[in-house]
Amino acid sequence: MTRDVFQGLADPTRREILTMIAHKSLNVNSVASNFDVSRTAIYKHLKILSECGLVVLQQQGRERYCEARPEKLNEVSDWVEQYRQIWTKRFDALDAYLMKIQAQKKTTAKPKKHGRKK
Amino acid sequence: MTRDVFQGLADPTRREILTMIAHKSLNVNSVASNFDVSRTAIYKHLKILSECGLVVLQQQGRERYCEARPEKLNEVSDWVEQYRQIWTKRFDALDAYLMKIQAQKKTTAKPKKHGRKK
DNA sequence: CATAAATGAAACCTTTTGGTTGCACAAATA
DNA sequence: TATTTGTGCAACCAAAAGGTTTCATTTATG
Repeated sequence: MTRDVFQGLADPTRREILTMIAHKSLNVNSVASNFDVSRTAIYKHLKILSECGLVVLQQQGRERYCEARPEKLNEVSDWVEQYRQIWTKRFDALDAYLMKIQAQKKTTAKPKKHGRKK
Repeated sequence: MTRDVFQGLADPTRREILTMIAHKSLNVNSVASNFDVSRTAIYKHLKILSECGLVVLQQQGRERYCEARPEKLNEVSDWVEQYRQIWTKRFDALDAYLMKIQAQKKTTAKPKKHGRKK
């Protein structure tokens, strides 16, 4: 199953897990021991994180090491960045509009009160 | 009620709404008309978005305009950025370790096969 | 070998999500 | 004034999320 990276980040426990294993890959039990919910609950979070590509689980003997995949976060920062561009363009358009108005004010004869442009 | 901005972004419909109103503020009905779910469903999404500060709803006559608040996205990019720093430092530490090993190799006498240091 | 450790997964439960329909109400309009 | 329009909100519902306990399985280890 594949899953949305935004959804993966939605849960605070999952974000904490990511921070934790960013420092150093840990096996499932080690990750779980840092939280006060059950190992199974943490395992489910890890599964979700791996389903959205933020984590890979590497078998090593009887343990499985959880390794962070921060490249996946690019999808998030890309979205935010693209969003900012839309937002910025919006103001560029407004600026352009205001400039145009300014230009018109200068080149147009000052109309009388109640005057009407052709 | 206040809400987590990551949770606000978790739903794809909500991200679409944000993109939509980034271009131009729209009233609730206009937003809803762009989706094929009910107006009430969109209203709920808008409520969630406003609860996490990504949107403000401005009353104007009988309409309510939905205005994007992209500053709130800083919380997201900040988190991602901070995360990348942790990740990067991790490799810096590894680099430092490898450099140290390299240095030791150079200064230590080449041991015999099966030889033991110290 | 017997046992402990690490994990995956099933079964189950409660709360949250995302959706619906229906109704009330204020603002605009014919 | 009567009616339409835009909206908020309650009640309800199904599915997903997040958690638990329990059990099976594989790998290390005394």
